[in-house]
Amino acid sequence: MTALDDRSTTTRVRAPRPGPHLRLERTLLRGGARLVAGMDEVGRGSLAGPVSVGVVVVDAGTRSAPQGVADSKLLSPAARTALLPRLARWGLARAVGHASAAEIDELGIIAALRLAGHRALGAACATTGPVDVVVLDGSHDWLTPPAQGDLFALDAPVLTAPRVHLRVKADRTCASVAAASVLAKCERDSLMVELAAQHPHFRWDENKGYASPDHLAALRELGPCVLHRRSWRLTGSSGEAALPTDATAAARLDDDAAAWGMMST
DNA sequence: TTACCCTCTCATGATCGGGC
DNA sequence: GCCCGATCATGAGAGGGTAA
Repeated sequence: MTALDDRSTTTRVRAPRPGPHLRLERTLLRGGARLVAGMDEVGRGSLAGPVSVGVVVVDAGTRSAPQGVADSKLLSPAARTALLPRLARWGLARAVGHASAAEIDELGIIAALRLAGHRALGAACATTGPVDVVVLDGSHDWLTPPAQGDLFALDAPVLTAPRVHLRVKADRTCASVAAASVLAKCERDSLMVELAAQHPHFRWDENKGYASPDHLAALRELGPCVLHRRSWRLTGSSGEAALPTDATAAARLDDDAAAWGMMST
């Protein structure tokens, strides 16, 4: 078999993955910023549960990130959990903010991300004072409110808007963003496991609210519950008919939403 | 089209245990 | 001690979602 030959002739060496570092953060600090925050989102593509945003604040005195810190997608659940105690001592402050499925339906996913981001930033800045620059993953600034935005009539703690620095793949190159992604991922996964106890048929303890085959099958059979993002095409088909309107579930909406803690540090 | 989120599947390398 | 197969962990890519 050729595969055997391949194994003997090609010593497959994985390219060393350059880990995240503080170069960008230190460049921004040298440019006059006193505090820099790395921010990352998780749960955007989920069908149920909140969208969550993690933030980690660093300054010129912050040492390199704990060994093993990387984009949360590149770490196993066990590796992410193992990092938490060290991340809890790294940086000046850290927090995770959430926006509920009901808020995603009401505001849209980008505004909900903004809400969660400002909740996280508000919690972190309660310790450090206002940050000067936020490093965001990607090429789209979802944190800065639109000019006419009225979003913050909601309960997000409003701060002086920090300058936003965009960086594609920041969660793989910037230590503060990578750390924020790990914190947010762990926090949201833990939250979904707790919520799975209330709605066990959707198996959120395993799929975390994402479109796994089990989750989709339960959705088709039972319809969405109050923690699903009802404004989305939850079954993947075009038919809204696939989603029965459940008056009983709607009546539970307020209770469930009220039961949520939307911010943690 | 491109950016992000994720799960799932597949290919590959590392490790472990049984048989010789 | 060596070989081989089974199992596990990991990374890449495909494909589901939304927004600009």
